[in-house]
Amino acid sequence: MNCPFGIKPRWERRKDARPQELLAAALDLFVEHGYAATRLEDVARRAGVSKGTLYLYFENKEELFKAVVRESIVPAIGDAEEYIASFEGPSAELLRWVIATWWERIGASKASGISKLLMAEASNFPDLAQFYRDEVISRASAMISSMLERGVARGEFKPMDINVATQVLIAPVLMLMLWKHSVGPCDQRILEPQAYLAQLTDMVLHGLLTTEQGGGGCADTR
Amino acid sequence: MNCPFGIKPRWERRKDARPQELLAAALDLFVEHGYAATRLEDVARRAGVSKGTLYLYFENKEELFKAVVRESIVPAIGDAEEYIASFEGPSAELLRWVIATWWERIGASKASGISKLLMAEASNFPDLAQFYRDEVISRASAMISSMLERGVARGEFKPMDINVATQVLIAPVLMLMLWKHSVGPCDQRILEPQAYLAQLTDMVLHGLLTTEQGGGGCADTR
Amino acid sequence: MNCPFGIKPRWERRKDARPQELLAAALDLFVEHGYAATRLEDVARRAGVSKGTLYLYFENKEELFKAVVRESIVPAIGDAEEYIASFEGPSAELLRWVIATWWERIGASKASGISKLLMAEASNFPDLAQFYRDEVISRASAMISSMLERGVARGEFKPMDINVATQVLIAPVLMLMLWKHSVGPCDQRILEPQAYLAQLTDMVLHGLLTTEQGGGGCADTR
Amino acid sequence: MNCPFGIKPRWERRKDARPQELLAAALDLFVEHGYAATRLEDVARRAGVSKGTLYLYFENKEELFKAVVRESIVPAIGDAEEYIASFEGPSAELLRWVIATWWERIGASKASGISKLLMAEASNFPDLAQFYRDEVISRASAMISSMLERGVARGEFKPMDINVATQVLIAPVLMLMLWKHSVGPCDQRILEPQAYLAQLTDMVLHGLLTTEQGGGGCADTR
DNA sequence: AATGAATGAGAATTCATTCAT
DNA sequence: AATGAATGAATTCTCATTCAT
Repeated sequence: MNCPFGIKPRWERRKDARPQELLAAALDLFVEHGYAATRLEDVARRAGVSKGTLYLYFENKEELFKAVVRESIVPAIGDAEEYIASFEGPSAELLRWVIATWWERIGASKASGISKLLMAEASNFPDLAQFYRDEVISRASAMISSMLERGVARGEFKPMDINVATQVLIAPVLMLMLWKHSVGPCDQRILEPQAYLAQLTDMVLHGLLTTEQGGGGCADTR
Repeated sequence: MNCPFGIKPRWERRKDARPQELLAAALDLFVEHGYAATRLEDVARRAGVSKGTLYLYFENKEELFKAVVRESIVPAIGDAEEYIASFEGPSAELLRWVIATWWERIGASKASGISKLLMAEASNFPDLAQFYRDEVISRASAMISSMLERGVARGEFKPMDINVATQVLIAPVLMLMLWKHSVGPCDQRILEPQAYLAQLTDMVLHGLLTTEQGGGGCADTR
Repeated sequence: MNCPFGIKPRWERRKDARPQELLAAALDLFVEHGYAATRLEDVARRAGVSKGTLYLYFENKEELFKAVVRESIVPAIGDAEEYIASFEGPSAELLRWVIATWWERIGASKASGISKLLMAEASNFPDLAQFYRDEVISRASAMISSMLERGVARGEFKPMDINVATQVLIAPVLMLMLWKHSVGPCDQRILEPQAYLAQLTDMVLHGLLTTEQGGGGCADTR
Repeated sequence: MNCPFGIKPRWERRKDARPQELLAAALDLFVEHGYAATRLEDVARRAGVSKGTLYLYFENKEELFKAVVRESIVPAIGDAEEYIASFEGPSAELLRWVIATWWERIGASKASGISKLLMAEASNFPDLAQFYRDEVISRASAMISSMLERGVARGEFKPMDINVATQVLIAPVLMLMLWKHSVGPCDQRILEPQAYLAQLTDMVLHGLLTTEQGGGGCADTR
């Protein structure tokens, strides 16, 4: 341990990695079993530490969960906000990017299980629901709205009720995440998320755009 | 009874009404909180009885839940099976009836919460999941399939892969139920189930029908 | 029911038999499962009545048990007391009768299970233990003692410490009852109660008698 | 620790001692009250810990009980097996040792209460009965049988039906344990276990031996 | 007399959280 | 920093007893 040659002893290597490992373990188990049914002991065990260690990094179960959300979902929103703020191209392209990237980072990953979990357990854990509304839903909505407003401001999108349009965009993505974690495991034959989202984007753009510059896919959904 | 001094008896004999009252209370709470988070004591209290009384009627939590499913969902499948077996009109009309009626009896009622609950907790309660697969999912699938086969046999529907088509029909209805109990409570603005289903039916029929006899916008669901 | 011809309607036939039926059912179940593990509901069911009816005849579980003891064991003691009081023959013969009859009426019957039960559960139910000591053990001991005293008084038995001799006589009978309900059910090969008791009586008599008038069996225990 | 103000810690770390303390407490209470009537909370309290702590060491009540049996009874069988296997002297001496040692280690200790308990409650807890048959009764029987077979093989004991002889040896020891925990507490005057067993051994040996080498009253049990 | 629905205290077990080491 | 032993509130289920009918 007092290694004079500056070689890091094995046990120290993990020092900073600990919280990450715990968050990863927690994400896995929360997604697999839900919030209430996930035992902190199992989280600790999966991360290879003891139950007590978990409490060194997270005040309690609720804070652990919040940390998981903050690590697995919130950054994607921040990145999207930045991308939108600095993007200079056509809004149609931006919208495509936002939706595709959202799916890649959240929908396709385990993080989407968090959304499903919250839908299932929100009523049992009002504090968690509140937190999720505050830090995820409203920020994500604001992000989408700002993107739409940009399109309208630049004359690329038709004038619209931004709030409603935001919901309309979010709904199918949410649904897809729900699907993936509820029916999906039983039956993968039906929905092809990527294709579904591409099609959705096209449909929306055909509706949103003032001219046909965003086009591409034929929006005959059937 | 007829006690002139208004003294309340410790309990009131309800006999035959009890099971129904208990099932109703259980349905409410299961839908509201999920399976694991529903306390039997609360179910009893909501039905106006004590913990012990519940056990007079249902062996344990699992059996109570099964009874709720058997009362709130299974009969609708049986009725649909009968309707299909005795129906003599065009298959397009039959399909409209099945979908519309399913929504009325299950989707629009609290019973739809049961489906959502199972999707959320199936992995934590394998026995319940098995039960639901056996008594609900397979029967409902068989019912839908038989309806499609009828249409094909009568030359009204195009030949098709019945299993896939069954899934395609079930999926949106399931999704709608999920939605209602997850996102719906937060935001009712977006999805109008009845309209959505009418549209879905029309779209499917345009795909299924060999000729255009199934009509277009005449979504007289009854 | 107001049968004018004096024919007893069927349901009334059992009127007086009820307590007996309940006691019989209780004896069976107490012996089979022990005191604590016997459910009053099962007793009632076995007697073909409802739980509530049981409480019409017996104040509570403890009183039911006492009644079982009073019906199945205590009378045998009374009868023996009477027999002893009125018996005029030789004390050796009396002793043989008492031991043989005790086995017939108690040891060989289910009632012996009550003794075993009490030995197992006495410490958990001090009131029951007290009751049993008062109404069974001391009376039976007194009965045996009086018989021995009679023999001594009539010069048939040697003078002795009556209390010790009483214990010495009771112990093997008790042991036999214990055996029957503990090891016996697993293995009937070894002990032949009747023969064992006959031998015991002979051995005791050879020790007790002032002369060899009581003899018979060779007391070589092997 | 070393707290100068004498404040007691909420609990004290005992680690390795805990299981033993819990087993000791459990043995006490099981013997005193029986299996069903022993409350785990009381076991914990007697060991000076809380309910939950018990579950750190034993999965449930049944496993706790099995552990008690495995600790308090099973090793004595193993030791006897070893002793028999390595013993080189006359079989009569071996038999004396086995019986005397059995009484010392099991019969005279609280462990004998476990046998009594099982006889009383076996029918209510079939799993426990099975376990006891498998891990205690059959092993002990085999041990006794092997000892008898050794005597026969070496020409020291007469040929015999080993199974019956095994039962004949076990029965009185069992009985003595039963006695100790049922009648014994009420009345210690009668049976003197050590003397009784010495006598038993002698009687058996007189029957078993081919010659008189096993001696008469020299009941030097060690 | 008879019923059986209803009660509620009590026992086993689980798990988030604390804290001495 | 890390551990893991210890805690105790909470939950499911049981059963002796009560009481309106």
